[in-house]
Formats: sequence, C-alpha cells, structure tokens
Amino acid sequence: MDSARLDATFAALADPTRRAILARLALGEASVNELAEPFRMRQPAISKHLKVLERAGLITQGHAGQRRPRRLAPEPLVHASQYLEGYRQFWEASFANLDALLQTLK
Amino acid sequence: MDSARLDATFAALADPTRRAILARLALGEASVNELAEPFRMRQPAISKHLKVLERAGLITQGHAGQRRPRRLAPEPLVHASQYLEGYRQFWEASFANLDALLQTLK
DNA sequence: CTCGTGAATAGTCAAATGGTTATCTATCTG
DNA sequence: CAGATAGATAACCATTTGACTATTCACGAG
Repeated sequence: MDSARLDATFAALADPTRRAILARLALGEASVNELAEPFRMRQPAISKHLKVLERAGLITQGHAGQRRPRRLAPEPLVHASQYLEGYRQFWEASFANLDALLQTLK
Repeated sequence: MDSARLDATFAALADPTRRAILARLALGEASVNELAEPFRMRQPAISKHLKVLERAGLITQGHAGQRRPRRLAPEPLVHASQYLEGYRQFWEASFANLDALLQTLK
C-alpha cells in the first residue's frame, strides 16, 4: 500500500550487512558495538546501517545509560511479507503450469 | 541462502516504478513500450529498470520480431518470501506479547 | 532497398550509498 | 574532577543509481 514505506523496507533489506544485523537482533536486543563486532567495518559504518534500518522502521532504539540497545521491530517485515504474498497466486500458477508441462512431456 | 541473490532481489523491489512493472507483468507479458506507457519517464529509463529486474531474475525476455516481451519470473519472489517467513516466528511472538500486555492493562 | 518503429546503448549528470578518519557528546568510574 | 568508553556526527571520497539526450541496432513493411 504505502509505497514509500516499502521502498525503505526493501532498500534496507538489500544489503547483507543489514540482513545480518536483523538476524542478530531476532535473537534479542544488542548494543551498537555488539552488532559491529562480527564485521570488518568501523563503528560509524555500522551506525549508518542502523540509521537505514531505523528509517525503515525495522529497528527501534532504547536508551540505557550510555548504551542505545537496538531491537527488532516487526511491522515492516509483515508489510513486506504481505506484499510478496500478493504474488503467491502467480507463482503457484507458474509452478503448476511447469508441472503440467513436465507431465505432457512424459 | 544465496546472499547476493537476495541483495539483487530486494534492491530491485525497492523502487516503486519497478514494483509497478512487476504488478503489470503479473497480468501477462508486455513489451517495453507497453510497460513504459504509464510513466512520465523516457524509454531508456524503463529499459534500465528492466535490466535491474532482469539481473535480479525477476523477469525474462522473449524475442518475437522486433519486440522483446517481458514476463514475470517467480523464483526470486519465492526466495524473498521464504526469507521473510524466517521472521514469522519473531513477529507472531511480538504481537502475542503485545496482546498479553494489553490484556494485563485491561 | 529504404523507411519507420521497438528497443538497446553510449555518454552525461546530479544525487544517493557505503565506506573511511577525525572529532564530539554523553555517561560511567576511579 | 579526570579519564575511559559507547555511540553519534562531520567531512570526505569513490562508486552506484536513476534520470536525460542522442545515437545505434534490428526487424518488418512498402
């Protein structure tokens, strides 16, 4: 529905670093340094990725002392999933046609 | 699984023009000019978008005379959908928690 | 063969991305 | 108060993106 929202969500998902961050956050909230640790990348680069994720609404940030732990937010994932579900009819039909074709060739 | 594949798929989906093209192609194959018609945009711009979609494997091109009709390809949509499904557990738990919270507040 | 049309390609350009280093801000701790 | 540490922000740079115009390529029709 809201096109700009989907733009931001899919753009955020189109990067392996950011997907890895989301995967990590699915296990529970984490600080910036914890999120940065697996990557050969400086902290400001991670902060930039986090800003992209935040602008897409995929994460929210808390504020506990000098830490700002991030946590995963579900809504954009749901919207993106629903968008793709709109094509389910299409791809099931495609595979059904392929099946039919293979049957006739047999 | 294949990260570069998901990169290309999500990047391709992160643009409203390209999503509109996919929506059009879900109704059946179409030529470049037919795809370009709804947009205030020149034909080469559309060709570039089509190249992005093709690199992502979201469309294939036929070759009928001087037309190269595009058609929608299902696989990347399936993969993207499966990727998001991996978070379903997470978001259902999130919403369940929210429900529970609302219950206790009531 | 020549012309018209569908589409691709080349070249240009401005803006956005994704990284860097250096610095600043805020909080915890001795 | 004086560090040390978590993280943000600024400034910079190279690459990519998304549009444009102009041109070229490929095919079909007269």
